[in-house]
Amino acid sequence: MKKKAIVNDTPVCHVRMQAISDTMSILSGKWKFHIIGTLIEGSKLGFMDLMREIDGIGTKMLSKELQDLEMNHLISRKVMDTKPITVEYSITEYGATLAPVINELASWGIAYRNSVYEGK
Amino acid sequence: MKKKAIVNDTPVCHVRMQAISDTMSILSGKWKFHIIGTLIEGSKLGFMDLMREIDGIGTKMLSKELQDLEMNHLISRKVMDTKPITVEYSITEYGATLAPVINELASWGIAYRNSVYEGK
DNA sequence: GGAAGCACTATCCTTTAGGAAACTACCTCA
DNA sequence: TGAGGTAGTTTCCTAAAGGATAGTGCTTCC
Repeated sequence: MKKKAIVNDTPVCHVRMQAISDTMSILSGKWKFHIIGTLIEGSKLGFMDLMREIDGIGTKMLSKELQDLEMNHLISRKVMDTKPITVEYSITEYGATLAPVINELASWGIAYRNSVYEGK
Repeated sequence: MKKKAIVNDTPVCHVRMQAISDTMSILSGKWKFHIIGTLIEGSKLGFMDLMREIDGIGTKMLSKELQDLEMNHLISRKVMDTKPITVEYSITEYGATLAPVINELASWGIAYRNSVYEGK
């Protein structure tokens, strides 16, 4: 007789696992947390502002990741009718609900770094 | 005169961003959250138990990810001297500190799914 | 009138992640 | 004695991620 899964075989647990996968797929890649974190800190930023804020990112990646985030309604893009067109990126109300997630990730990372220094 | 970054240019903010990168690099890949989540739920599991719990993972990935997690002291591996050797994987005290992070990710994912159903 | 800033897109290229399948090695039970 | 369970490793392969570079089109400043 074959053994079965025992731990994750409950509906609740499966839903939780699925939810984590959902979150991680929406926030996948090297840059999305940086972009969202930056937009939560400084509310309205242009493309070049973001380039300056996010160390190491290139135009291709920034452009692609912004599109992804906009499609998922986490950020909004507003073209201003200024002399040379400028664009304002900002976090949406919905995107702002990621703040607790980001805070947990950040404080865990800080604690991790400290524990490594202490020689854990 | 060149413009400078204004938002992320504070030490605090830089530390936070770095911390997020640290966390995400330790938990990178498709499977680490699943493994940790499973080990938090069901404390002591063997290799084959984990295979059954984590839907879709293969031996190569499981083996590699377990090694990564052990190196970072998030899980522990104990070889039992049973008749055919068995191995007990469990979460460490330190790994258990990830519970709040995982909870945030899960509950955000659940909320996201609900908001999509409601047609946000 | 050329440099420089805005906001991108497109192309090329390399690296990495991760899946499939086969294989090792040891033990037990029917 | 061979089927099935334990715990992996190794090899091969493909698809995706992401970096570098160049180019577009517009405007304003010096």
